Amino acid sequence: MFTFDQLAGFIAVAEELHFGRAAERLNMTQPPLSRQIQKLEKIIGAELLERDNRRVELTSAGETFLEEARRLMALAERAPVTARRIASGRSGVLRIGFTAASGFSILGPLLEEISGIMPDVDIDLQELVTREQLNGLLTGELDLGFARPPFDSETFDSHLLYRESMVLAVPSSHPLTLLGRDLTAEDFKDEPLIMHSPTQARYFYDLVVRMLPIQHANVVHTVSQILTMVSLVAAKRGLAFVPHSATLLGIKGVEFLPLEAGREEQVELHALWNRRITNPALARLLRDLEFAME
Amino acid sequence: MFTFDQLAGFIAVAEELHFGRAAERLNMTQPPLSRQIQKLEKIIGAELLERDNRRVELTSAGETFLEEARRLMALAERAPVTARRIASGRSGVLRIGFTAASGFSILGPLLEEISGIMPDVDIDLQELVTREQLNGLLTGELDLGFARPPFDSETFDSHLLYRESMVLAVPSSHPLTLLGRDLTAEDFKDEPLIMHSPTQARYFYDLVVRMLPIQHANVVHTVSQILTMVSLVAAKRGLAFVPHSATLLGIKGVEFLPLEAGREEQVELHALWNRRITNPALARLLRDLEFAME
DNA sequence: CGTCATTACGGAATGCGTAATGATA
DNA sequence: TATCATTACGCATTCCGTAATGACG
Repeated sequence: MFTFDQLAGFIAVAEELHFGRAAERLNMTQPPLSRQIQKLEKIIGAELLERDNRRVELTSAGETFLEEARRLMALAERAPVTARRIASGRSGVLRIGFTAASGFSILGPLLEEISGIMPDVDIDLQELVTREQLNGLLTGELDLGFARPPFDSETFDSHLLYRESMVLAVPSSHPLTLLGRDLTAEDFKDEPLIMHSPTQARYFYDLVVRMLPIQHANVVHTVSQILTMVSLVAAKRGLAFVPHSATLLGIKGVEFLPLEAGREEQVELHALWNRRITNPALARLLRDLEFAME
Repeated sequence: MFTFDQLAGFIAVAEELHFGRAAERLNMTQPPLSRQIQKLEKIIGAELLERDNRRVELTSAGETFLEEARRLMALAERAPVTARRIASGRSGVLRIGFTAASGFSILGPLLEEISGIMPDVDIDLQELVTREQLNGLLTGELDLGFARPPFDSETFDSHLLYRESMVLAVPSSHPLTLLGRDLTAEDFKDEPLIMHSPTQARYFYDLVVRMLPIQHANVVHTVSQILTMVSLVAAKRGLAFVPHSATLLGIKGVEFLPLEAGREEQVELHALWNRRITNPALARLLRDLEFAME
């Protein structure tokens, strides 16, 4: 195989059509340049330059090889630049997972901020429940997640984005909407309830159970996504405990009422990522957003 | 500047993710390979591989540099070949891609014409679906393609070779062959269908869907090549919509029946090429064949 | 005889392979 | 202790620069 020096030498001679000037341009003397070209021609297996001792000319093979050589050199010069850009986090891909609920609150502004900070980074978005996000972060399919506790703080690092209170989602026409005060467990002890799945949405489940005495006999559905819950409430299948940001989902026929117990027990949304950061774009983002990294 | 040896070394390690096996593949020992990579990384100015003493992994910079490295190697290997061909008097190579269907209609006469015009040019033929052809034309692996729309007219220039109607391929013994008139959708509404792949053969798929009301429940196979379709028809797996030139495939046990809707919706075959013409043989061919070039 | 490419020759640098080292599970 | 990447060292090769040669107007 030929070398890049040989290519550069050939390009210089092809452009100057003069070994002396070409050598000067390359900061070397004629003899090695001459040998480079000979060697290159031998490797190629064809004459690239026709030279009697008075003048130098390109052969037709040389003309087309010149184009290829230029393309090779251009590619070879560009490749390290892009590699460096990616290593420094200035370009590349960032794969971000988010929960449906977070999509309606924090995601928009945050994406805007990200694309302001790192305009050359492509962002790949996926809607995933917390557990899928943790999985993706573990396997490296995801760089960053917007999810809720619990998660293993040994493998994941995180940054608290916000806390919000839990509210009660009820159908618009429901009598409870007329109460005009914070609700207590007493107020809906006989109402059908749509609960979180204790396995798929453990965070919400545990929190609600801790917050209020739940009549499990009243539970008519067990689901894992906030959006599904609110849709079921709109369909008058029951009441549901949802984070305040669910009000942003914009589903008709549902109202959200404050809970007395919800003032203290708040749910958290975290940005989280694998401590083993492999994507420089992520490292840069965390630094620029000033998310804690200990 | 880095060397091709370093690139080859990096590619081998990136593919094996193991210095020992990579070195074996390159017929060398580990230590120089290790040094090559270190040196390459130093030249690039970025880490390409992350390695603790137990495993080797690509960094994100390494991943994209791997692609560039492969492209460089491919280009470097091809360049001398074309130069040699030109030098040996055969004034060049034309690499032509064609679809299986076009192979049985236009390809033969066209090749004859080409070799009449430019007997000194070697012709390199490859059967490829349209998408692969576009790809090849982009990377420069192909000079000319015979393919069907759609393609980006900013990067590609083209010349319409012919239009033809769509016909229905049916097994020879099929009752529909006795009808003796143009068929309508009604005639085969309960027949099993072999359809084009909506991704691999989008042009045909879209056209058929536009042309006829398709019962998607009747679709028993989804394939990307006309030849495969006709073979499946011969095997009595169903009926298929194919361009008229498929009659030239000469497959036994298949008949081709006219479609009423096919008289209007016609499929096109184009000769197309990258506007950035680098192969002089292609330029000459296009001029001599009087294909429009604006 | 002046110009310019090529060959001759000596020294420096590069890069391989073998052997030794270091780190990790 | 076994595995696997890295460093240490000696030797062959490569490639530069200077000097000499050759070819052509």
